[in-house]
Amino acid sequence: MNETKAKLPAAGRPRSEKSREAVMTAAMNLLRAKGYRELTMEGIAKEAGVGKPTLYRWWPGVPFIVVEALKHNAESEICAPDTGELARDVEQYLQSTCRALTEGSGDIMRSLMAEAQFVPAFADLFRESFISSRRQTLIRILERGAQRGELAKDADHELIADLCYGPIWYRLLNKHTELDDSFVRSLARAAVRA
Amino acid sequence: MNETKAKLPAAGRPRSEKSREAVMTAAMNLLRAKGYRELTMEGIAKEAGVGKPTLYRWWPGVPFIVVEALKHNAESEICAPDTGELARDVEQYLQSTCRALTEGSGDIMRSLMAEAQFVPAFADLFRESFISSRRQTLIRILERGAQRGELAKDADHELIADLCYGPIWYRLLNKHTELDDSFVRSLARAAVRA
Amino acid sequence: MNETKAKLPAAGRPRSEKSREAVMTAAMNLLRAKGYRELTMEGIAKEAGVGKPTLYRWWPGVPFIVVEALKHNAESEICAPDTGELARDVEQYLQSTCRALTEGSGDIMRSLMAEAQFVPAFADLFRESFISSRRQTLIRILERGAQRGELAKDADHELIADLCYGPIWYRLLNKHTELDDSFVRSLARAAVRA
Amino acid sequence: MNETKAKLPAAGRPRSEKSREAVMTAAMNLLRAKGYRELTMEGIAKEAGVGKPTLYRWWPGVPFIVVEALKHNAESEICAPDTGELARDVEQYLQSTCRALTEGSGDIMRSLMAEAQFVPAFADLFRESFISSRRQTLIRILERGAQRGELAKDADHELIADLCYGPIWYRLLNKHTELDDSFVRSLARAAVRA
DNA sequence: TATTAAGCGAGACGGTACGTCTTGTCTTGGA
DNA sequence: TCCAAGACAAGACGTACCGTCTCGCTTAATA
Repeated sequence: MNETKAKLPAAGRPRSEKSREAVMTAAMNLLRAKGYRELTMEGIAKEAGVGKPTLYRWWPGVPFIVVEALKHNAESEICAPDTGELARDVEQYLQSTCRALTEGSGDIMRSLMAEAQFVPAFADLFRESFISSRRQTLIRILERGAQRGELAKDADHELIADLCYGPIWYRLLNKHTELDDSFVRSLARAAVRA
Repeated sequence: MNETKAKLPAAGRPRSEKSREAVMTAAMNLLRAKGYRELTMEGIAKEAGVGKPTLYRWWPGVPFIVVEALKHNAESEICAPDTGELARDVEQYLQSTCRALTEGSGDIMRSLMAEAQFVPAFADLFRESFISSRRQTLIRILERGAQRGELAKDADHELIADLCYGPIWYRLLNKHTELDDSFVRSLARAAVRA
Repeated sequence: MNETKAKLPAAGRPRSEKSREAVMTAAMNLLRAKGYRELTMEGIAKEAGVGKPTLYRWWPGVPFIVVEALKHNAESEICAPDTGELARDVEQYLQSTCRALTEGSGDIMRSLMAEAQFVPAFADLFRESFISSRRQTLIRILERGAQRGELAKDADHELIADLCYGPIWYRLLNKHTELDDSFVRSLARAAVRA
Repeated sequence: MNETKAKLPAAGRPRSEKSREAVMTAAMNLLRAKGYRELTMEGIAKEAGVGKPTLYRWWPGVPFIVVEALKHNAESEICAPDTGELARDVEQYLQSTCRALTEGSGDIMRSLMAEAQFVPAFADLFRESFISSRRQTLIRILERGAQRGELAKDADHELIADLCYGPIWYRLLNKHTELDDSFVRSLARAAVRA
């Protein structure tokens, strides 16, 4: 009655964890050294000391590897604050999101968002991995605020989430203005007021 | 005192207008037939019956050709409404922007925005051609409203523009929700209130 | 004093006869269906429902399997005629050899001869399996004729064998002329006269 | 009415003679250094400092390059002797042929003959380049002898050519005996007598 | 009867070469 | 001087096999 056994006959040599790790490491190293645009399946394979077919066996392309590598490297999730005051919660959460983007992985995120426009299969993964989860967290913050009566009863939480993340991504992608603290503060205030 | 003439002694054969037109046409045809991702310098050259060096002489790459082709094909600019009421002006303007994106060139715009993330030189052209001009128009609408006293004196017009365009692009790129009329209405209201 | 027993303690599972048969069958099927060039260890393993290591355990490569499969499938050897007249014996024997090549396994033989040029270890097996044995048979025919006085005492049987088989293989490999009956007749006559 | 002009508009950049030479040289170097089996399109491209597409544009595969390289390198043709005596002419010609095979390009020839069995398109080139031309020369020798009455009037020159070259190739490919002088002498005598 | 060592299928692994594709530069001759 | 045509070096693409390896499961002779 072992379901795992039934589902996975585990025939054949098991996947090499060493190779997987080597690929993750190689991808991150190359990403830092050369940037996303220079990443190639061939380059990752060579850097990782891994055969190309092994790469293609487990990942359909470069961005899929990058997403997994990012998850693999992410020590901790950005956690949702809970100060008891909606505006402050939102501002703090957006603030930490923006800091992560400006100080760290902003360029990679821009590249992945761009790639998602070209590879529909990757668009799903990207949305699931980086967009939806953060929206969910923000929406949970909003719901907490709504329960406390800090938000109109008919407020559209989805819309508010778009009002928060939209301008951030818009600035990140267009680089017409910086993602500084005062911007985030205004943004959070405007979004909550809506 | 023709400066152009002074700089270019106009020696030799002048640029072939026929070739330029052929490239524009070929680019638009291929764009419609195969989509942005399939566009290549090679393909455009062949379709246009033009040599590759001619392409590279006049454009640095595919997206530059596409931008010029789009401008070349655009019959009319989206003009700023002036109803005398700020909220209505903003809503109408965003509405027509969104319609253009959903009904027509949305996919191309997504692709160009993506390309801009990879090619910095193109990012400038893209921002100049499609982002800044529309922001300017929107900001002019806002200024008219401010003069009429419909907006707080210390309102940050740049921020409001981001609040308008951010969520639109965010939805366009992520495709998590549609860009329908009711969304635009709520968006316009929220932005003006901010 | 069983040497085999001494060397191999015969511990463990004995070789699976079923697998061996499956490989032989698979090899012959693929050979007929796709031709020698398309034969791969991978393909044979899959067709036979056998693991690749099993293949490599018992055979060093594709041509070795093919030779064994051919032997396995060969119903009967071409037997040496004994009419009492040398010229007739030689002609009959060469005739049946050529028929076997033109009607049946000619293409496979060409392929194996070619493979033998690339894989020295296989060259030995090929010579032993298909070249030497037939030469021996022919030489035995010649010796019988010599004993009857139909051949000069100092005739070089090895040379005569080369004179017989050389042109046959030469035509088989180059395909510049057919291996028809009249050719074989002239060939046999010329060889015996030498 | 320039036919050449009509057929070849000579549009575009002409073929680079430098690249062609580099490929020929690289192929010969690798052939000498590693042997035919190790020759790859990739290796030749790298050694020659030439792009792979350039190779594929001009040659369908490795053996085609090798044939051209061999022709390119061949200083002088083996010329037909004309001593006035058929048997001596034949023996001398076969002798020089065998010397060329044993001392020089024997292994390459074996490999090319083998390759010809696998690649039909190459079989034609190989036959045309190395088999037919030498047969023609031999047959011309035979015809001269026939005119002098040294050969029966009904002698089949094609058959005699096969009797000469067949055993040589047979020994070359099977390596069961050496291609020494005495063998060639006996061979020439037997062939002429036939 | 229990042990145990080899054979087995499956299939992942590091490699290598394949033949194709696109890029951006170059080199022609004709306009 | 510009144009079309197209060859060029470079190098990534995704695939096919190679021969080796690591699994967990038979299987039959031996202890």
